[in-house]
Amino acid sequence: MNYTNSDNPSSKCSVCVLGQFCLPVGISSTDIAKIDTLVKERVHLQKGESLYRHGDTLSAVYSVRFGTLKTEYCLEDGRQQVIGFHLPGEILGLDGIGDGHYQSDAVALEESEVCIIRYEAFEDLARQIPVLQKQFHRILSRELTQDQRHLLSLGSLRAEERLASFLLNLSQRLAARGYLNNEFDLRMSRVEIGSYLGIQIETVSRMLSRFAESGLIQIKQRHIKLIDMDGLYELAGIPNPDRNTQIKPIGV
Amino acid sequence: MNYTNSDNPSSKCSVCVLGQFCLPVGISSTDIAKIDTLVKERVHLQKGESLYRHGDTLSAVYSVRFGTLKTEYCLEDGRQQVIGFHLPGEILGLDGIGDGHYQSDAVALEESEVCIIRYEAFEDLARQIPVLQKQFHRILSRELTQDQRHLLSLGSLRAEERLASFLLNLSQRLAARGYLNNEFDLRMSRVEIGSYLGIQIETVSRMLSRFAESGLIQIKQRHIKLIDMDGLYELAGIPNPDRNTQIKPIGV
DNA sequence: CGCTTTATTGAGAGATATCAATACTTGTGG
DNA sequence: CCACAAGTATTGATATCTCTCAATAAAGCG
Repeated sequence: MNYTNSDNPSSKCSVCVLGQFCLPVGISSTDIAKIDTLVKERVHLQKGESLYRHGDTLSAVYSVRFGTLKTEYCLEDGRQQVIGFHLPGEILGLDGIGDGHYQSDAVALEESEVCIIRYEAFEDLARQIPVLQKQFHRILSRELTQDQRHLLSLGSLRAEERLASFLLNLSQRLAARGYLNNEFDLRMSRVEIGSYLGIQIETVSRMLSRFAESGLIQIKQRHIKLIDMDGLYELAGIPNPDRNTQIKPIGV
Repeated sequence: MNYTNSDNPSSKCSVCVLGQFCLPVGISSTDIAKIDTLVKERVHLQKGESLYRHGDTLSAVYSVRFGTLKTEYCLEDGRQQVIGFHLPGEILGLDGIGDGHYQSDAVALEESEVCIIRYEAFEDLARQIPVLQKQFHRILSRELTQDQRHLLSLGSLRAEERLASFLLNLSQRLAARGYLNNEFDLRMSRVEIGSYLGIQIETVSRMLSRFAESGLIQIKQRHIKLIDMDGLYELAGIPNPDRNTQIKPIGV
C-alpha cells in the first residue's frame, strides 16, 4: 500500500476525467475547489493488496481512480463471498458508515489507485454544498439498488442467467465510463466470478463455453467479446436498454 | 391506502416510542420539534396493499410505525423476488433516491402504518441538523450491510443455513425493538420466506419440519419458538452475539 | 524453460426443484 | 354455527441442475 500526497494537478477532482462518474457531478467550479482540498491523498495498490479489512475503523471512503477492486465477506468456517466489483469512479467503504467499521474486505484485482475521502471532513463539506450532499445520497442509493439487483440474480436466476446478467452489467458500467461495451478484459478470475454469482468455478467455465458455442460471446482467457447482446439480454431476463423496440408506425 | 394528517400528539417523532430505532436517534428536543413539522402525515395500509410500486416517482421515504412490509423486484417473465422485510422503525423507499424512482414494490404483510418523510424537505433539514444527517447516512449504510449479508446468505449458504440465519436475523431485529427474541409470529407466508431466501416453498417447509424434529425450534403455523439458539447460530455459520464465549481464567 | 496457478472438460453424486396428493386454516354465506 | 370453498402448508416421489472429484490443458511467472 503506497500513499501519495500529491499537489500534482492531475490528481485534483476539478480536472479528473472521472469527475462526471464520481462525487463532483454537477458541482460548480468554486465548490469543486473545496473538494480538491478534501481529497488530497491517494493510495496505490498492487494486485492482491487490501485497501481495508473487515473490522477496520472507518476514517475514509474511497473513490476508484483507476483499476478494479473487489469487496468480500467471510464466514467463520472460511467460506467467502465476493459482494461486488468496483470500477473507476465508484465509491468504496460505504458499508463502514453504519457502525464506524468496515464490514467487508476490499482487495485490488489489478494495479489500482483510489482517492482517499476523509469521511468526517466530507460530511461537513456535504452540509455546505447541497449538490454534493444530494449526489452522495444518490450514490448510496444506487449502491443499494445494485446490491438488490444482485440479490434478485442470486435468488431467482439459474447459473446461465446469472452469468449473462453479470456480463451485461459489467458491459453497461464500462460503457458509462467510455470504454467499449462489447469487448473488454475480465479483471477477475473464474473463482471470483463464481463466488460473486453464487456458483462454482466449473459451472462458470461450462456456461462460458456454452455461450461461446451458441455464438453469444467469444472468449479467450479473460478477454471477452459480446457478440449477440440481444441474445444475452434475453437470457438474463432483463430488457435491453439499447435496443429500439420496434413500434410499428401508425397507418402505414 | 388511507392517509392521515394528524396533529394528534402520539404521531409526533418527539414522543414516538420508536424514536430510538428510527431517524431521531440522539437528536436534541429542539431539533426533534423541527422533525415533527416534517413528518406530519402517515399512511395506513391493509394487508396486501402497496405503499409504492416500481417506477413511481419518489417524493418521500417512509418509516414503519407499526406492522410489517416487504419489498420485492419483478422480472419480465413474472418471476419475483422478495428483497427485504421491514419492521417498525425501519426506513423504506431508499432505493428510489438514486434516480428519483422507486426500484422495488413495497407491500404490507399485515395491517400497517408508515410515516411519510417528504424527501426534499428532509434533505434540507438534514443539512441544518448534523446529527440527523449522520443518522441518515448510518441508516443508508446499515441498509447496505443488511443487503450484503443477505447476498452472502444467497451466495454461500445451503437452504438449511439460509433459513437458520433468516430466523436469527428476525429474532435480533425483534429483540432490538423490545419484543421477545425467542418467540414470535412470522408475518410472511412460506412463499415469501422462500422467495426471500432463494429457495422453494416446499424446501422451506421441509427445513422447518427438520428444525422442529431436531429440537431447534417449535413451530405451529406462523407462530415460532426458537428453542436452541446456539444450535441455530452454529447452523447459520455466524457467531452468537449473546453467548459468552468461555474464556478460561488465567492461572486457575 | 519448468513450476505454479488458473481454466477447461468429463463422470458421478447430491441438494434442491418440480410435480402431485393430502391436510390444515381461514373466511364466507346459508 | 356449520359447511364449503379458497388459499396455504406439509409430505412424498422423481427429475434436474449444479456441485464435487478428477484429470488434463493452458497461461503466467520467476
